[in-house]
Amino acid sequence: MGATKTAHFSTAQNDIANLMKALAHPARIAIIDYLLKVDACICGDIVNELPLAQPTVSQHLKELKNAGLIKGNITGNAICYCINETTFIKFQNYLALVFGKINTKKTNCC
Amino acid sequence: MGATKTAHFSTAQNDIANLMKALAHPARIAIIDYLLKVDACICGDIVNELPLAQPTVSQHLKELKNAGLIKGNITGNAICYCINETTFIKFQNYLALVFGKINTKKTNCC
DNA sequence: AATATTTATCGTAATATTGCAATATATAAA
DNA sequence: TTTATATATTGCAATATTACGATAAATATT
Repeated sequence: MGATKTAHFSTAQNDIANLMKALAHPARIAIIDYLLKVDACICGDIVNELPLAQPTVSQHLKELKNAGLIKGNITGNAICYCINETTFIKFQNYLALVFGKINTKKTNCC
Repeated sequence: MGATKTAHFSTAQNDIANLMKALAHPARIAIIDYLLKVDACICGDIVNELPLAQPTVSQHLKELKNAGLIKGNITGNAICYCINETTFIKFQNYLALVFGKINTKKTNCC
């Protein structure tokens, strides 16, 4: 065993869990933070910003890209990464549901 | 290797990554969904709701509890779990920052 | 007290993630 | 064309996660 029983949960539950998983590492949070801070495409200095080797950063970028959280464009011999707003908005919509329910919750037993 | 280089990132980055990690599994998303749906403490039927064995569910509940996302109270020979709103609000505050930046972003190069 | 019920913990196997050195790939610059 | 620069991929070792059977712990019921 050890593999997540993905098939037994709903598509929505798996989708959200996958987005959470993509962000479940401080390096990937740091990448998102940085991309938001510079508010523009950056081209390669992510490696310099992070305390990790280039292949490791490349791998984290790939995971964020696979999850649809960032986009990458080839510009010459560099690659330009930036935030993929569409996915973040989809994420925000789910979270709005969750937080909406939390804010209107009446019972508070524990 | 294989261990996350936690020490090289900020406390905020690690905190958020840990919350994401706690929710990075469909079973744990399903538990949160269920606790929100019933909008009350429930006492043991989470196991019946999930397609997983009791020890596995217990383990997922423990992770959510360790992350501070749920609370558990002993009531007789059962344990009453419910949402811990405080942590969700803290989580919401970080996400509000992120989504705020995304919504006010001007550049859109990719 | 003996038994049932509920949840947690232990032990362990299967799988996934993290990290990096070495190397590949691909464009830019000389 | 050769060399430099930037990013991706491969391969592998270390560690973490997931899942569950077996069992423990603790209260409820009889």
